[in-house]
Amino acid sequence: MGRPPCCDKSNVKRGLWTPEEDAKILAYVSNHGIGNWTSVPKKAGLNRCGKSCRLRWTNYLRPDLKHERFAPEEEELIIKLHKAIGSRWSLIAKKLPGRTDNDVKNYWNTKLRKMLQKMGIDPVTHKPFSQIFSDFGNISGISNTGNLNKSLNTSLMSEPDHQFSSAILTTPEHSCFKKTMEEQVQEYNPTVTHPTSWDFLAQFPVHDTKQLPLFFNEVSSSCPSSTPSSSSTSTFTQSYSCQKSQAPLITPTCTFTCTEFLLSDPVSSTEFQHQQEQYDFDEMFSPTNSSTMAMAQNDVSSCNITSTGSDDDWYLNRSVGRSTYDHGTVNNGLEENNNAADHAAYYSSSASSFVDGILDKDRELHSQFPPLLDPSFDCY
DNA sequence: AAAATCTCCAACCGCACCCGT
DNA sequence: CACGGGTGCGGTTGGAGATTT
Repeated sequence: MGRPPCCDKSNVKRGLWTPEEDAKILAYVSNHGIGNWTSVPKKAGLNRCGKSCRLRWTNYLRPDLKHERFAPEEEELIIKLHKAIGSRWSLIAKKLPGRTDNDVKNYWNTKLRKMLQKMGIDPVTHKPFSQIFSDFGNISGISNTGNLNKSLNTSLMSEPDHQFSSAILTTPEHSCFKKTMEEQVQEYNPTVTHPTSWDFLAQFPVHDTKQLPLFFNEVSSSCPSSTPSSSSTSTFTQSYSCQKSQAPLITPTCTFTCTEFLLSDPVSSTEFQHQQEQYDFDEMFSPTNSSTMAMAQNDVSSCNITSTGSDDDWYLNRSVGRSTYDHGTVNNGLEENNNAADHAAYYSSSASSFVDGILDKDRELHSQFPPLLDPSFDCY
């Protein structure tokens, strides 16, 4: 089933490239240029998959690539762009001359994401953890937060990494970095004490089990390498999935992340206030982007959460189709509600605020990233 | 000094899109 | 329109080197 492999994996060399192999690629490209990578290994005398050759060239051998450390300005730009468009590494890389999407992705995963977490910023939503805690408390009815595990203090309450660009720290929009996470949480929700890690959330009583999987989906996406946590004490077992094939008749047409849906109040009229963080740039700035329905996506929404819990163990599994993460739909939050009429009324009532939100975000991004709005900006 | 652990990043994987046939 | 090959993309892995115990 599915697509056959591009080459016989058992007969091609894999792993690190040798200088000799690099030289062959360079020689081939200098003589023939780029094109039809499938035939490159044979023509260049390499026992490699064509795809591997292309990757080696685009990520490492291209003469226009930088190989030095990221500059503070680059760090700042990555963070800003990630905040605006999410993990569209190729798009972000296009704004960083000499950097590849792989470079940017690796730098984000190994450095910037951790920096933000240490500073109390959720790297997915770019919101202070405190705000998320507060919002989560609001929607789940969390009141008993006194049992937060102090042992978790180390993960997020540690000293800020002072290698982090001072330019970023002094950017007004990141001024929240100057506060510890504890301060932030106290500010947003005085009832919360010693918030330290996402893990601690698993200790909370679950008042609305329909919302829990969505929350953990986003947590999982914040921490891609989520592994069983021995410090958690969750006591739930729940499986959640939402796929296009299972979607209700009402096709959701707004695009925002699961977190943003979750963090909003699903029954109020303000649910779209936080949803515009991760729109597609191309859609965001398309001529039709002001139309609510222009946000409609055909992408498969396929989130799969599996939480198995004992007193000392939980794990999360997230399986998301390529575009799904960026186009998370409200299906995610309403999967178990099969009342199509409710859905229709729900979306109808929120349409105006949704449009307003889009327009507001549009203006915000216009002022924040004018260069990206230039016609020459190549989204795809 | 050795072992264990961590960090970083090159490379791989699989899926989706594009485009020619 | 359907199909298939080539390419782009984002998520994940493996292992070398660095750091800590």
